[in-house]
Amino acid sequence: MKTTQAVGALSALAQETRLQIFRLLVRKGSLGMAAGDLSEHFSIPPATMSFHLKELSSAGLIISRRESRSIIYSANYDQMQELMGFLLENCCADNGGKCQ
Amino acid sequence: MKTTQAVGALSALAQETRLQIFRLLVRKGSLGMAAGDLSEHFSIPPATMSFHLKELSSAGLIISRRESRSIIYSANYDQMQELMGFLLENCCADNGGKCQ
DNA sequence: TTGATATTTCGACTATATTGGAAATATGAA
DNA sequence: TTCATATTTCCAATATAGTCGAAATATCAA
Repeated sequence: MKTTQAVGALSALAQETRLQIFRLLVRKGSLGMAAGDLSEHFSIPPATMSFHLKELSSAGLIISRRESRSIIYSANYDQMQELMGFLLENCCADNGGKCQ
Repeated sequence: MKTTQAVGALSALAQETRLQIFRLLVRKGSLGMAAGDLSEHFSIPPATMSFHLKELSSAGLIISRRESRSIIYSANYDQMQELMGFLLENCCADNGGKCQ
């Protein structure tokens, strides 16, 4: 993972509504949730929800699949794991590996 | 950890310069690094660096200590761990714990 | 087809974040 | 003291992000 990609993922999560959407999708697992249901669940207009889903999606944090007329979004755990690994990379390397 | 606090931490990291500062401090461990050295290392004016350090600091991601005329910043691993735990909380709970 | 439903794109407005020079504050050394 | 060094605060300019109504697009059912 490169810095630019990590900044993208962190920016996507650094917003109240989007963080809540993401955490709900993390709960839902592979079941995911339709854009409209998310819109209703958070009482957010479809246009606004669409904007947020696009942000999370471009950051690679969620993926989407079509099911009839609905679009189902679900969390992308791989991207999440990569992000976390990136944040703690080389932890304490310049202090002989000692974190305390 | 509450959503507001998590958004604060994520916002602090969601910026190219600050992410690089944080990752460097993660490497440095408890040794940390002086504000002025960080400023020089990234070729960023002291005022700008101070702004970024304050952001990371208010988010609880870094801590500071004074050593003579310098202020030494270092990563706060506890806050980082908490943030990560928060992001993956209740993972797949609504899908019987199955992530696939 | 036509109409109903689900979602996205467009565009204009408002709000928030970033930058850095100049001045202020804090520490230590002569 | 007085001066040099280290950092922060102030402030104004610039840049980026978030909101959502209206219109456009996609799917399905009759």
